[in-house]
Amino acid sequence: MRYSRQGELIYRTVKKSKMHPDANLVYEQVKKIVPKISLGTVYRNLNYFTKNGLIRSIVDGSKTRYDGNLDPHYHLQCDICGVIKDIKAKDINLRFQLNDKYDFKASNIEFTIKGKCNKHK
Amino acid sequence: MRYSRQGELIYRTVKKSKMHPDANLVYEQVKKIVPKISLGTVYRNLNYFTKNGLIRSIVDGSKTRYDGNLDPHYHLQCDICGVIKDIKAKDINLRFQLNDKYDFKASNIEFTIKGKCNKHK
DNA sequence: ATTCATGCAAAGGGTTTGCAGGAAA
DNA sequence: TTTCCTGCAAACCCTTTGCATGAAT
Repeated sequence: MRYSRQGELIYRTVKKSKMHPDANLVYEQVKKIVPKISLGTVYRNLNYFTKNGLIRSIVDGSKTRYDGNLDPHYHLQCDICGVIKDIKAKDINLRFQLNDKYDFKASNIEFTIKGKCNKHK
Repeated sequence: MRYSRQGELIYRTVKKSKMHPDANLVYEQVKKIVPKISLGTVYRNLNYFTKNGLIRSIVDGSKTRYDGNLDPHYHLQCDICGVIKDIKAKDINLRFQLNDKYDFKASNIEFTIKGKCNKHK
């Protein structure tokens, strides 16, 4: 993909953020620097980066959120405030037997633990 | 919730189906019996059943699918055709340590393995 | 007779897309 | 100069909702 200032800013915003922003939040951030940027451009770039493995996407109800952290990790999501925290893959011990019994070739695991974060005890 | 023929048919359709139907598929099924049923009614009933734990809902990209199987299980989803298969919880060995390190009270785990089903080797 | 779920259609949220103009190569 | 990414707005898909009617109690 050809270079553009908008694309670079979108990419950097996701990479820097630790709050797993959705498209609109990225839009609001980049708009501070490029006021005329459009949501369409944000979506086009986020889709491109996701498809090419530069960032990850996370399903959050009816919308998509983005994660610049490519290290192996899973997510904790709070039912109350929706915040998403990373949990390191090495803190989870996953074992499963698939090949013979289920006849399915695994490529990607989506593992999210829902519950209450420390602000809602 | 008050009894209605539509509600009963919607519930039975989800319970009987093993293909994790979305709202529109349930709608098409029930329409064969009650041709004038509306999509709104299907959504209202599915939401009610889900909230009251009579069925489960599954996130599938931009839409919601429903699962009448309440036994503890997770899902395998094919990247190619989107089919969702159940995998029994006992075939997966999950261990994780959360409370001290992450300060998060888990209530629900969403675990889906994505990959290729046996039709797309 | 009262209550409340339905059918219908409009509206909603999030996302995608066609097009003309402007920036990158 | 050509390519293609952008801004804009319309369209899209899935889902929800307001309203009047009709079914359930």
